[in-house]
Amino acid sequence: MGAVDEVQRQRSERRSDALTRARIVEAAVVLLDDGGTEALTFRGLAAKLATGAGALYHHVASKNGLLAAAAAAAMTEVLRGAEGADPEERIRAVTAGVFDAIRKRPWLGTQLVAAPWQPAVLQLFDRVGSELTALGVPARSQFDAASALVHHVLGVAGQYDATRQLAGTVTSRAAFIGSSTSPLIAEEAGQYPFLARIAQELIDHDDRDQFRAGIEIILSGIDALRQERPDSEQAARAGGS
Amino acid sequence: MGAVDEVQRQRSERRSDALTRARIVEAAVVLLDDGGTEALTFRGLAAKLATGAGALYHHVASKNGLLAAAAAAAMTEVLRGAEGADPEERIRAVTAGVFDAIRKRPWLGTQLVAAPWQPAVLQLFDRVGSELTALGVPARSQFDAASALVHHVLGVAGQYDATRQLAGTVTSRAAFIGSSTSPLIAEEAGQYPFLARIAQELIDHDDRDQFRAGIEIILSGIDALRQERPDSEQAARAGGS
DNA sequence: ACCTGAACACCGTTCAAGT
DNA sequence: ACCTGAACACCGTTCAAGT
Repeated sequence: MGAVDEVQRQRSERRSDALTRARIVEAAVVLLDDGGTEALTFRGLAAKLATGAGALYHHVASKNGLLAAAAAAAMTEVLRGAEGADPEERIRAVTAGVFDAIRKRPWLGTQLVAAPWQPAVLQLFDRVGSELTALGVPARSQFDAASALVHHVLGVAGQYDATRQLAGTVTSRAAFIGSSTSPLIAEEAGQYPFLARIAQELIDHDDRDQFRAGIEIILSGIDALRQERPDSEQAARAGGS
Repeated sequence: MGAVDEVQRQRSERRSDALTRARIVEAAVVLLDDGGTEALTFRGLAAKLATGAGALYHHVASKNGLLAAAAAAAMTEVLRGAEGADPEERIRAVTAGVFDAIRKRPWLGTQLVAAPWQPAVLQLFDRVGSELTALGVPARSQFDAASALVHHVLGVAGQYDATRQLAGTVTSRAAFIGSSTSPLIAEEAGQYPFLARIAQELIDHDDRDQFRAGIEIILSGIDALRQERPDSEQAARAGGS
C-alpha cells in the first residue's frame, strides 16, 4: 500500500522546503523566542511555513507535543555545553546553564514547569543524578538530592517568565516587591513584614547570584548527607570543609 | 452620583444569593476542586451562579485575577493551620502543609508555579522568611534561604499536577518512569541511565517522604550557613549538630 | 502519503441594552 | 450600579476533499 511510493520519495531528492518534524520544531522555537508562549499558534506556525494548519498534525501529535519537542531541543543544547573539572563543578555548570537558557528564552521555563516529566526534564534529572553518583552521594539519597536540585531549577524557572509577564503588565519585579516608594508594597507592608524588611536587598540583588546561592545551600546539605554515612564504595574527595 | 443609592444598598438587607467577589471565588474553588484548571470557565462559572458571564467582570478583573484569588484563599487556610514548637518545626509544618494542600487540589500547584509573585506565593515567602529570621539565619542569607525553600515547594507543586495529568493520559508516574516492563523506559533506558538505575526506588518511594527529605537537605544547608558566620544578634540555639 | 483550508467546538473578554 | 447575553476575536483540532 504505497510502500513503493515512499521508498521512491526517500530516494528522490528531498526538497529543501519539505515539511518535516525538525523544520516545524525549529520554526516553533523561533516563534517562541520572538513572542513567548502566546506567540505559538498553529495558524501562525502554518503561515510561517507556508502551509495549512492541518498539515502540521501529520508531524506533531498536538501543541503540547510540539512544546515538549521544542523544550527538549533547547535542553539538549544546554546539556551539551555543560562542562567542569569534577562532579560538583559540573552540577554548577548544568544548573547555571539551564538558568541562563531560561533567561534567554522564558518560554522554556514555563514549559519545563508545566510538564515536569517531559523528555527535557528527564534529561536534566538524569544528568544531575549521574553527577551526584560520581560525587559519591549514597545511593539511597541520590534521588532526594537530585530532586532538590532539579526542583530549585524548576522553581526559579517558573519565577522567570512570570516576572517578565508581570513586568509587561504591572511593573518590574523590583518595583513591585522592593521599592519603598511603590504604593503596592507600602500598602501591603503590614501584610508582608519579612518582604518589606528585606525590600532593599530585593532591589539590589542579582538573580543569578541568588540562584547560585540556592544551589550552594543545597550542595552544602548534600555534602552533609555524604559525611553522615559514607558509601561502601567510597568516592574520591578532594577538600575538607 | 448614585452615592445615595449605594449607601441604601449597603444598609438594606443583603440577599443571600447576591453576586459578590467572595461568592464567585468560592464557586471557582468548587469548580477547580472538581475538575481542575480546565473546568474553570466563565461560562460554566456563570451558569453555576445563575448569572451571565459578563456579570462576573464587575467583581473580578480577569480569569488570572480569579485564579490568583482562589489560590490566595487556599494559601491563607494552609498558613493558618501551620504550627510548631520552634522555627525549624514551623518551617516543616508550613512546607508540608502546602505540599498536602497541593495534593488535595492539584490546580493550586499549577497556579502557584504559573504566577510566582501572586499574593498566595508572597504569603508563603513571607512566612518562611519570618521563620528563618527567628531561626537566627544571618540577615544577608535570609532571602537566599527562603528562596531555596520556596522553590523546592513550587518545584514539587509543579510536578504534582503534571503527574496527575500524565496518569490520566498515558499511565502512572511510577509506571512511566519506573516499571522495568514498561516499553517506554525499556526503550529509553539508554537515554536515561540514572533514572533506569534508580527505577525501583522511583516505584517504591513515597512522594511525601521525598518532599520532606528535600526540605531536610535544604535545612541542613541553611544550618551550615548559620554556623559559618553567626549573626551579631545571636539567636537562641537548642541542640548541637 | 501528504497537504489544504473550511468547519467544529470551544475559549476570555467586551459592550449595547436592559433593570 | 449591576446584570444580561449576544457578539467579537480568537483558540486547538478534525476531516472531507484534493494532489
